[in-house]
Amino acid sequence: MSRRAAATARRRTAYHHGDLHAALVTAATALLETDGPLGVTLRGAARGAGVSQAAPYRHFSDKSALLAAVAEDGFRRLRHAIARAARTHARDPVAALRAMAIAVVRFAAAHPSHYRLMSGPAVRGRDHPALRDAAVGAWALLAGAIERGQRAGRIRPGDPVALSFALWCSIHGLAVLAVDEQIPANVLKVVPLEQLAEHATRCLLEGLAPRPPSRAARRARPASRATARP
Amino acid sequence: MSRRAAATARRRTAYHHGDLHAALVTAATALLETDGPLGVTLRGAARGAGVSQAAPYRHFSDKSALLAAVAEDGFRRLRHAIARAARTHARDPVAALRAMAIAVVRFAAAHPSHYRLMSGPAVRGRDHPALRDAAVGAWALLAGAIERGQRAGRIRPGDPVALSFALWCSIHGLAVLAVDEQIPANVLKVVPLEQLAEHATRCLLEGLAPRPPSRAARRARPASRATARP
DNA sequence: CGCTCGAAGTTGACTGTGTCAACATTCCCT
DNA sequence: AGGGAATGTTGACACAGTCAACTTCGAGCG
Repeated sequence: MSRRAAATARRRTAYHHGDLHAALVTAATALLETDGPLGVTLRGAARGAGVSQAAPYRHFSDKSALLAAVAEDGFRRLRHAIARAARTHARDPVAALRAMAIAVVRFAAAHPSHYRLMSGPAVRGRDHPALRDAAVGAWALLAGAIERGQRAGRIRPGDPVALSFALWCSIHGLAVLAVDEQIPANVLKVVPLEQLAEHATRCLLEGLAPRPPSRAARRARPASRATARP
Repeated sequence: MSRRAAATARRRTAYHHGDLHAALVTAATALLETDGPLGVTLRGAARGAGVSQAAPYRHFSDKSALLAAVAEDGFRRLRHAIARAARTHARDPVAALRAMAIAVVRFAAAHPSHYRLMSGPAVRGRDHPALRDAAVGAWALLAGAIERGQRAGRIRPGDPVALSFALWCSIHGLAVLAVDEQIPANVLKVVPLEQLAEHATRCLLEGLAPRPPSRAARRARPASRATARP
């Protein structure tokens, strides 16, 4: 399907489109950005690609397959944004993590519908393995940065996956709240979004910083399980 | 016929339902739990209430108005769950916060579709002020617990709203990831969900614990803005 | 006590959507 | 050159949200 599409992309007639697959993803993405998630429609994407209603079924088994492709594309872009942020602070792992968090939130704010689609019910990872791969590929960058921070002695020891997971929750939670317009006015009015990302990340990173257990920390967690074991 | 809402209805005949409003919310909730968010349909709810397709329009202006009512009900239940968790640790604010986080995640895991609806694109707070009130009412309990923790000297000083917001991001992020089945297998296989909630909360609470600034913290944030100002 | 009026419910219709089957056209390989 | 196989098209079906017009009920007024 797509192997041929790439090969014959240049060759198009009035009848055969040439690369409908990509054109549909583009059209659906445009619909998503302009009309929101509910505005994305198979027929609409077909119209946008100048093709008729049933044509998409030659390239996507389902509406959700199209949405999955759109979401996958979004994860690709998100990963690039995260990677770029990480590169700008190659020397300081903690600063890199902060920059990555801001990059995610910025991406979500810039493409709210897209981010919602990426993390929504429309596409389930189980049904679309490529989507899930794209998602974990994007978030795996966090674990890498955590690991670098540990080697530099800036982040406490422990399973990097578990530690990065806590950070992932924070960042994703903030992004989702922003995208769903659920951040209360008394918070957002005072502080811009990116600063919130910085704040949330800082709270967490200070929790992840290496240090002897304080009285409060020891009381919060009985000694035997005080290390970050999960 | 048999499922008459006994509470509000003083008068009920074969023609007039008695309390269609509540019956529709109940039916829609049932659809939501069994068939997922996409399975909720105005006609289906009407069928479930034993009433015909256009009847709901006498009680809800819109499909989204029905969904908002369902979501609002969910937030009411979520608030109760959080409050109950808080009460079981009235003495220890930090333990209370941990219990609240677990309660949220447990709620999300028990009613995934409902939680998704509550925090999704289907209902926008702007269009349904009652919904937004229910949401902030649920999450405001966090800020209260933070404040108690501060008075007890267990949590660093700072604007309770800002501090609880960081916690909110973490908890909501975890809940959303769980609901969307996006927690990678290598994380979930090793650690059950509730323990993840504990882990994420602990990471954050240790960041929020009061303590003299460590070297790492000072390096992460230049001195002038080291307080939790947002 | 009967009448009327508005609220609550019903029927029927319109548009738009996802999806499929049957048909048409074009590409590419032999 | 010719025959699949891939790609698009047309027409149709079921179902969704929504509205207009009609019907039925119950309560309040005389």
